[in-house]
Amino acid sequence: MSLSIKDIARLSGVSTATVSRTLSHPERVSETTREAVMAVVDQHGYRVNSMARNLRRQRADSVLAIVPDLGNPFFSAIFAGLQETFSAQGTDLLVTDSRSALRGGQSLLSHLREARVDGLVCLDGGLPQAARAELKAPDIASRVVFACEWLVEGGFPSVRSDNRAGMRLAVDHLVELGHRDIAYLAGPEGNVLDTERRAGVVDAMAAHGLALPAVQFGRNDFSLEAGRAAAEDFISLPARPTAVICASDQLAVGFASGLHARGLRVPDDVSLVGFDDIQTAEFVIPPLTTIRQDRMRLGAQAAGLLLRQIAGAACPADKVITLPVSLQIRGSTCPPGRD
Amino acid sequence: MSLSIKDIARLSGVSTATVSRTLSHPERVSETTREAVMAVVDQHGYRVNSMARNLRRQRADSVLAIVPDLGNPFFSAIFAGLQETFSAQGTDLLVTDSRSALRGGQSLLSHLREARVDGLVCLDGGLPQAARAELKAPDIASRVVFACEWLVEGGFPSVRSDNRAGMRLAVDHLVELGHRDIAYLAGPEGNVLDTERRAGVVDAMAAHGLALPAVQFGRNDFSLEAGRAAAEDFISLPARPTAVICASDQLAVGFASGLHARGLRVPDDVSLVGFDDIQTAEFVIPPLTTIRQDRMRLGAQAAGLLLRQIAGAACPADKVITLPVSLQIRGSTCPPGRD
DNA sequence: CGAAGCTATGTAAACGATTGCAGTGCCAGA
DNA sequence: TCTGGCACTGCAATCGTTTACATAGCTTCG
Repeated sequence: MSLSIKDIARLSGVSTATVSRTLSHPERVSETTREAVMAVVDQHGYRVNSMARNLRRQRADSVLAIVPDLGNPFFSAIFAGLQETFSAQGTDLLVTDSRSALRGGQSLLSHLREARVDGLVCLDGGLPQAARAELKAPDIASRVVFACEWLVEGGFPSVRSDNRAGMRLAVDHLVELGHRDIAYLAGPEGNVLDTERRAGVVDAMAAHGLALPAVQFGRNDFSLEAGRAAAEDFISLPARPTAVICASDQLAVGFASGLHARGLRVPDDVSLVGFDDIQTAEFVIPPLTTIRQDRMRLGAQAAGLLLRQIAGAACPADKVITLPVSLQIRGSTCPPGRD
Repeated sequence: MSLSIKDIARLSGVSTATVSRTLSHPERVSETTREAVMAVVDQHGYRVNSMARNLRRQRADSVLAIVPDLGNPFFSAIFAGLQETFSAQGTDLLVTDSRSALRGGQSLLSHLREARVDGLVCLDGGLPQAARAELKAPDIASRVVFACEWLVEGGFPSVRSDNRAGMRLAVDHLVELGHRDIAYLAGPEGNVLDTERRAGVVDAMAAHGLALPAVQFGRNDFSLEAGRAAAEDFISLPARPTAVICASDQLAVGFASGLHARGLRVPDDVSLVGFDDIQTAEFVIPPLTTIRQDRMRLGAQAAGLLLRQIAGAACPADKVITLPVSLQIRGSTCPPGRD
């Protein structure tokens, strides 16, 4: 089949050790040997067999990213960030989602234990209890970082956006426009992002002497469908808030779609603020005012952190890198009571 | 560190061969031995080292997917389909994008040659010439399938949607509504999908005795931005078509956004048809009439095809699996001249 | 009873690299 | 001339499995 290091050694009249050194530590062989070996290597397009190398070196040069749902386009930007950093360091990126990873009672860690990957970047803060426990095994925990989401109970380094600060920006913006009656369209109950963002809204409102309306929306997931469904609830409200802050852009877009279907206009009847700044936010009608989080950068940072961990850099188990967010003012917000 | 098969062998008083057999071919060992070994295995949480196994077995149990741009959310559904099928077969999915894969003149095939992966599913029909040539090497070509896009010159099995039929549906729909003056908002020049879809539009129009307007739009990429930019061109057209068929949903959404910004209404002033049926299509305002392609299924089929290839099933190099598409009529199309 | 066949296990050779250690040749300095 | 040091290179063990082949014991049957 394809040539091995032995073939190259034979063809260039040296030992396999020398071939190996030529490829991995060129400075340790003489120039003439190096040139001779490289000539043979190039001529035959030889590439080291990474399985053999990795077995010997005891590492995999690849990491696994776990997301709640691979089909969710939200994660693609994060993947891009991860991939960029990893590939620059010669590390491969495997992906899976929690569902398939846990299918059939399979361990989340099979990849780690089987030495298929050197580390894990987890984008799912909602892992079942059993999976969490596994991750905390001492020889495992040091090779895991969380990104975007995280475990409430902590225990792992993580990279996340400044969710609270984001919501403060959102509230300040709406209050500045004159809104007083602001609702929060929630994400899935118990989700760390939802918890954090909700707290951010509540705090910021309180700072203005305001409170959230008692009624709850959402509580399903971050999806477009959930947003649309929430619009139904909203419409049947007796006293409708003049503005809604959504836990995600997808929710916001779905919500706007639901409102539109029932004849309510954004922003004239309801001002809307999203969170994430997904690509479409700028292109929906009206363009969505939202809190921008830099998902690529988030991925890149998480990748960097994990690589350092793997390389052995001692990293406090609860190190948190918080990335700044910013307010993108677009067309979905305006002063209240324009009608 | 972690236990090896030798430890398990020692602890359960058998040879490594027996342990290996217990794990890989349980039917080949006696029940008593099997139970004894499994007890030790379970007790210590032993897992076979996949690097060693793969080295010995000469396969990687993983495949690489290459997309033009990992950050493009369009591909997430395809990943989900790929992953689902692969993981059910115990195969891992690595992802990368053409940019990083080709960075620094690196070979597209390094993964294949280095025995890191068993196969390649390529979602990029626009690979540079050098990369294409590499893929065609005899020992490589049999481990590659294309999905979604493909190489114009052929040479690889591929899975794709029925792009022509889709466009026929779109044209028929518009013509039925009464449109005669229909434009095509093109994707990137030379892209196989664009070529195919455009041909589909032209053919279908011809079948109705119609022709595309001479002027060209788009010719940039499939993105939201390109769609918005195209709206500018459209607006300055002397005789504006009453309907536009877009090469992708992203183009359509961007186009609608651009039209809206200039005061043109969809569908009242212009009817719009997209292609793909991305998730947001249903939620933009107005909801986008579009041609639905089942991206998850596309991924799943591609995965299945590749697995069969790897397993050695002889597959004609130009086998094409074409998936049906369907018309989703929503709010962005209506009879012309409503104004 | 002996040969043949079968089952269950062990022995040891791969798989394709990396790397500690030892050896070789050469040069400089005493 | 001898010795120590240096720059290269080779030998061989090792990483953790799988599996062809050999062996041993037990049935079965003529």
